Amino acid sequence: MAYTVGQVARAAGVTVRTLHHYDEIGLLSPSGRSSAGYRRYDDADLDRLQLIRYYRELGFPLDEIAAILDDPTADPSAHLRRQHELLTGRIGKLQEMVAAIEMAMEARRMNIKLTPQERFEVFGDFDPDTYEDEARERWGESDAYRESSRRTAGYSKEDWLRNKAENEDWGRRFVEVMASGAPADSPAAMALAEEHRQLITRWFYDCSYEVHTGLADMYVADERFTAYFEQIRPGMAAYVAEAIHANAISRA
Amino acid sequence: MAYTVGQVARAAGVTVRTLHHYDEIGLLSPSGRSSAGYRRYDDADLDRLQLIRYYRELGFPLDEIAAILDDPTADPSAHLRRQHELLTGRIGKLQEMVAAIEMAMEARRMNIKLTPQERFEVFGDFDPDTYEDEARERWGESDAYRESSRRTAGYSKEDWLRNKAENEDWGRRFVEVMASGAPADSPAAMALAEEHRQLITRWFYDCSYEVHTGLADMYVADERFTAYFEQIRPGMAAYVAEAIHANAISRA
DNA sequence: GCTCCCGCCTTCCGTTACGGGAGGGTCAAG
DNA sequence: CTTGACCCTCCCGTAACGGAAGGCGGGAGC
Repeated sequence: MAYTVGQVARAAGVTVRTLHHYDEIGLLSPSGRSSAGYRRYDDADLDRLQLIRYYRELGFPLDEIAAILDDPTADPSAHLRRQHELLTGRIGKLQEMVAAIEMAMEARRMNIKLTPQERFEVFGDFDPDTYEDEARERWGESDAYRESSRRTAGYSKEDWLRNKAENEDWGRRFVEVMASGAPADSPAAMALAEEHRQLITRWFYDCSYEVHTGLADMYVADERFTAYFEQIRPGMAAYVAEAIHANAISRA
Repeated sequence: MAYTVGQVARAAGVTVRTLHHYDEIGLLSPSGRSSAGYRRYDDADLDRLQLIRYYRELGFPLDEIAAILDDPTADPSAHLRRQHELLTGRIGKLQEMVAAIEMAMEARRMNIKLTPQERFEVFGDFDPDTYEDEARERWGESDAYRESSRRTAGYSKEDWLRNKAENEDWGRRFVEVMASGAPADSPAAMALAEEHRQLITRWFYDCSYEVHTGLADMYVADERFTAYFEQIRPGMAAYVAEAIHANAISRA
C-alpha cells in the first residue's frame, strides 16, 4: 500500500505543492522514497494526513499541529475525541452567528437599530465598556431611518407601501383574534402565525419553521422586539410567540 | 458617533493593524480623518466591518469581499441573506465532518478498517478511482490489527481484557433478550441499549444520546458494522439500532 | 530500441493577510 | 507642563502555500 504524491494529493483533496510543503517543514514526511527519489506514502501517512486536514480545517497553524501529533501522550483515539469536541464547539459558534444574522435581518425588517457590540459580540473578545453612552440613544430617529431603510432595501416605493400595508393588515387581524379570546394555539392564531412566516419569506428572506421559532423566542427575549409588539397591544409579543411555536409544531 | 481605530478594533475584536491594512487596500477606509490625521470611523463603517468579519469567517479573501461589498446590485439585506445561507451550509459541512469522526471512532472501537477515501471524502473533491483495487482487501488481518490497536489505545492489558469481557457480556445478554422474543422497544432491550451507551462512554468517548442514535443508524447503513452484529446473531444490527432509538426517545 | 508524454524532482520567487516593531506626533489628565 | 496612553507612517517579517522553471524517470506504443 504505497502511494505517490499525486495519488495522495487527489485522494486527500490537497495539492502536490502542499504535500511538498508538509514534507519540507517535517509535518508529513513520506515513510520512504523510491530509488529515483519519488516520495512514497503509506497508510500510516494517510492516517496522519487525515488528522492534519481536520486540525487545519479547525484553524490550527501547522507547527501546532506538528506539536499535537507528535505528542507521545496522545493516542489516535484521543485525537478523534479532541477533534470531535472542537468540531461541535465550532458548530455551536457558527449557530450563534446564524442567530445573530437572523436577529440582524429581523431588526432590519422591523426598523429596529442594533448596537455595535451586539453585532460583534458573536466574534468574542470585545470590550463592553467602549460604548456605554451609546446605549441611551437607541430609541430615536425613527422616521428618517425608516425612509432610508426603505431605499436601501431595493424596493420601489409602491412595493414598500404594499408590504407595509400587508404587514399592518396582518397586525390588525392578529389583534382581532387575540381580542376574541381565542388561545394562542387555536387554529385562527396558528393560521395567522403561518401567514406571518410566509409574509417574511415573500418580502425579505426565506423563513423556515426553525428560523420562525427562533424569531418567536427573540420577540419575548429582546426588549426592543417585545416593545414593537407591546405598543400594538399589551401581551401581544408572548401571544405571537406562542402562536408561532404552536404552528411550527403542528407542521412538523 | 465617531470612533477611533482603537475603539473600533476593541469593539469588533480585530487589531489596529488589521484596520490599517483594510484602509491601505481600500477595503474599509474610515469615513474621515481628524485634523491631526486620526482615522474617524462612523456607524456605516461599523456596518461594513461587520459584513467583512462575517465574510472573512466564511473564508473569503479580502479582494473578493471588496468586490462583493462594492457590488451596487446587492443591498444590505441581500448580504445578510447570503451570509445566512453560507453559514448554514458551512454548519452542514461541519456536521458531516462530525459524523465522519464518529464513524472513525466507532470503527476504531470495533476494530473495523476504513478506506482512505472514506476518511477524506468529507473534505470534498476527491478522486474515487484512485484506490479501486484497495477495496478488496478491506476484510483481513484481524488479530495483528486487534493487538496493535489495543496498544495504541493507551490501555493496559488488563484494562483491555476487562473492556473486552464487558463488551462480550453485553453482547450475550443482548442476544438473550432478543431470543426471548421481547420487542426492541421493550424495557429490557432499552436498558441494554443504555448500558451499551454507557459502556462506550466509560471506555472510549463521550457518547450522548444524539451520538448514540447516529451510531445506531450507521450499524444498519454500513455493511461492515452490520456484519459485526450479524455474525453474532442474524437480525441483531436492526434490533440493536431500534433499541437504541427507543431508549434515546424515552430519555428525551 | 526509441520516442513521447505524463508525473515526479528541486529551486526559487510571488502572494495574502496581516504581526510587530521603530521613530515620532497628539491629547487629556494630573 | 509633563506623562502615559493613544495615534500616525514607514518598513521588515512570517505562514502557508501557488505557480512556474528546468530537469529526470518510466511505461506505453511504434
